[in-house]
Amino acid sequence: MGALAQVTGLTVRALHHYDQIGLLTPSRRSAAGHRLYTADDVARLYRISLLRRLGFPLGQIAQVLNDPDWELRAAVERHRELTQRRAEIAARLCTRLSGMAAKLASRDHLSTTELFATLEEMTMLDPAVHSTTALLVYDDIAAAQEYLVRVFGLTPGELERSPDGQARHGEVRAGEQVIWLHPSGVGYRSPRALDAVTGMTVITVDDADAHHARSVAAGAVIVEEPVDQPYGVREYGASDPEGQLWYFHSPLD
Amino acid sequence: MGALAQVTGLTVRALHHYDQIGLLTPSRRSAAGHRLYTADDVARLYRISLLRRLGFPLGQIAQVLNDPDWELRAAVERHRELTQRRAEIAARLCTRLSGMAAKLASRDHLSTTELFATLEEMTMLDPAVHSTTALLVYDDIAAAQEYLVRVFGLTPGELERSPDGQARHGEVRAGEQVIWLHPSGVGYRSPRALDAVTGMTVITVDDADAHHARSVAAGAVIVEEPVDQPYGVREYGASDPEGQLWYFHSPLD
DNA sequence: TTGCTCCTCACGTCACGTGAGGTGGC
DNA sequence: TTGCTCCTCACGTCACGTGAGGTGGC
Repeated sequence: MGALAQVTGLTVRALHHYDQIGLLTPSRRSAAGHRLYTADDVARLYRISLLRRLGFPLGQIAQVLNDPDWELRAAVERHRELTQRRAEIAARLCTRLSGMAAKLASRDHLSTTELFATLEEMTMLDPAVHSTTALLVYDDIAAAQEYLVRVFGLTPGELERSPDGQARHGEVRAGEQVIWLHPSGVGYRSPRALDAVTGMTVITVDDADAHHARSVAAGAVIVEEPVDQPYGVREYGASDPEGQLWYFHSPLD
Repeated sequence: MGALAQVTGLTVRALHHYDQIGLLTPSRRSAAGHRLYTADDVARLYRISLLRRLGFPLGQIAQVLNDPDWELRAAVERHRELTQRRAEIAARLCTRLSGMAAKLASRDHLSTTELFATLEEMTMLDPAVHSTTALLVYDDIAAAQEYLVRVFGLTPGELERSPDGQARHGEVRAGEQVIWLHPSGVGYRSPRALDAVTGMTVITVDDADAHHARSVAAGAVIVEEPVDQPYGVREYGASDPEGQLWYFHSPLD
């Protein structure tokens, strides 16, 4: 039924395909042969399209739906690893292509041979830098992680404790960027102890005002209210409990 | 010929395919029908596999090879945009899946309904975060930029000066990551003034030892010699003229 | 009766992987 | 003569998109 397709954002053809491979067979057919989906069918389709939006292949979706308890965690983990590898490859390719585009654009009148020589050079020359990780110093890593996730909506990563129960390494993610939370030590201190920071983190979000409202509701300490900046973004700044500074902005227009 | 395939890292079947679609037809055939590639053919194949490694589709490769002057720059630019979109999507998916994996792992004994409710909640909640920028505080931005590019091999970005000639905003790039260089002010200071940092930057490189050698040759101040870390990387640390800390590491094995 | 939606084939996509079955050169 | 490589079909992959040609319900 087209109505069902519209609601879930799928096409009629996709439903036919799911029927064909036995992933979702409608429970009944009308006299004219039209597919009729029951409430249970719809619920199943809902889960299918949920997993589909996460990029799972249909085969795995079938397995997961047949035995969710058993399969779902493993499938998510497996799929995460695959996606991560793909993301890394794409990011690497992207870096390379940016470099090439810049180089090709900057030099006019290259002969064909020179064009390819440039490409070759940059392909061979591995772009040395693969990824970066930011590292912020905190006295209490576990509390910092909890705060960043709850108040700023960042994604939690791992939290590693030493045998005595002390958190010694934490991670949060902001989009693709990994941020490590590092315990303070000699030469690297929590901003609270220094009463100043030596760096900040700027994060691009969908809607700075909406994010600001969310942060305020969660108890964030705002150091700069949302304002249109001359460099084309709407931006606000917040300080976390140990004084690290965070700026969130979204493009104007 | 299998020999040619081996040299370029392609399979015999791939060569057959290129022949079939007319991308690379060997100039001659032996009496027995075996494909014989001339030096020109090999040169063409070389360019094909170069572009292939960059992720170009075969159709575009054919166009580019037929008219490199005209097509190459445009194709690289087009392809870069596509790759960037793909990388962003993959990265976003990756963030989402990491969050889910963490959440599913942390809670034992969820019913099937709860499992899916968790997934749904995290899918609906748009991860809002698109990209992040690190921001490091310096007294002398122009000098910092020059140093980071020369000594650590980072890619220079813009350097913006105010009307009186003072640098007020600088950028360097490490792979896809943009790092802003920000002048010191109230509440954010150069590490030199505080004698400590509140954050560091960790960069993954191909070969930490090679990068270390390069940095030393360029006059870097090493704060930690290359060493194998228990978390699976070989790593060294350096301090720049104003005391910001940089760590470079490469995966072990 | 006229649109509209539904139906069932069935080919196309992209870059090869993977046999099946057979032949010529070292 | 025995392996080894090469050859030519030709199906499969993944998740549908896209007509072709036809039918039942509002």
